[in-house]
Amino acid sequence: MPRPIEFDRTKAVNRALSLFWRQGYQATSLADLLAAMEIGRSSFYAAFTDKRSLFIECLDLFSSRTIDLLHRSRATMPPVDALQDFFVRNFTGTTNASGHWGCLLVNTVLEMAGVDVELSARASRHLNEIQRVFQACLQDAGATPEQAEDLAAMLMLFNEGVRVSSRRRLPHAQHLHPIATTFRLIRSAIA
Amino acid sequence: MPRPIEFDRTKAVNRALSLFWRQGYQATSLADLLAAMEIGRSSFYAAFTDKRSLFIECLDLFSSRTIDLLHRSRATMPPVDALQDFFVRNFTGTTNASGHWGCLLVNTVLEMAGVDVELSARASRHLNEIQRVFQACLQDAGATPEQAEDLAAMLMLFNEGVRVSSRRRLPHAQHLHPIATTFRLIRSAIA
DNA sequence: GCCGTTATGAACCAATCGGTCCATAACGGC
DNA sequence: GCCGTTATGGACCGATTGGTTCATAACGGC
Repeated sequence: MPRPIEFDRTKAVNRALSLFWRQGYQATSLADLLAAMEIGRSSFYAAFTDKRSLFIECLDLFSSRTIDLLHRSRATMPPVDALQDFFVRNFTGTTNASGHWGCLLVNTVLEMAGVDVELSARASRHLNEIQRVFQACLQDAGATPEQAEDLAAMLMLFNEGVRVSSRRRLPHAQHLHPIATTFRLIRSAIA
Repeated sequence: MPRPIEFDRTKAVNRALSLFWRQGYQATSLADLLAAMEIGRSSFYAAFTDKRSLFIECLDLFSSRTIDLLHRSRATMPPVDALQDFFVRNFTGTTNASGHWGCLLVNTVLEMAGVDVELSARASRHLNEIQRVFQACLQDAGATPEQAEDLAAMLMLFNEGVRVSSRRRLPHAQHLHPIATTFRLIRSAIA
């Protein structure tokens, strides 16, 4: 009965990404993955080598998507608005269940920090790339390079906090209000 | 050969806490625990019921210790200094290896959010307790109750960020500078 | 010095983990 | 319509997982 159809690779990767995002790397078993991706073991190992390799692919995919999202926002609204939108979007999209999943990169940094240093470091590097986009936005908004670097670092710290907080199932206001406060401060700092 | 000596329970719990703190719940196997606690399987299950039960005990212990720490600082220095000290201490203690382990509560919220909701929620509740201490400190410092509540929420968001960031093995300055910036803002807000 | 209590080490357990292997069947080239 | 290629499902693998069972030996009460 082998070989009914060739499976859709990108669809499968997206399903895997969802699982890893929700449950983390360790808690996602091969059985979970195969069920969600709707493929068999052989196809899995033929196409993705490894559970770990697939995870890395998901990590990189997630990162590039996040950065694309930031770039697109930045092209359609004032730079600081784009940044604030990036923070708020996680909570306003009620239909988007991923609001409660935080950020795959932040999740991975924490989960793998004492377990698989390479994976943790890779996620950390992706966060650095995102921080550089923050910095570029702030410079667009008129901040000096040093100011932009400072504020971007602070914003990344805040970002990490928001992504943790978004997994705590607290009332939305408890997230949104501090975000508003923070961006009020940032706007006044670069004015 | 059984029964050489009765083991030191609190010492064993501390060893377990260290392991869970560094590696997380799932990555810490029973074998790891037994080796670190220097006890046998039977003693383990007789004294702690479960891996999960022991973890809960560690979670609660960590929380109460953290709160104690905050209370003691609060008794020996001005309230906002005590808060800032709480954030900085993680990075200045170079001898204390735990600086790179973040916060067990934050780690657990993230690791277990999509895996064991009870554990994640328990850690989250402990974070709420800590946030209330933040709030009390800020009120001590002269903030109005509403101001204190706002700033405490923002500070908890920042706290979560710092604990994530501390697991990324970045140069210390990259952590400390945003903390200093944030507390400058807080001080000016309640002045 | 005997004895019931109790904490221990070691053997054992089923279940699950990630990963490999192989016979099989659908496909494209001819 | 035959055939080599290739992707598939399912059986199989050793290792490790968290947890149980039980014989054994040290201890305190007497």
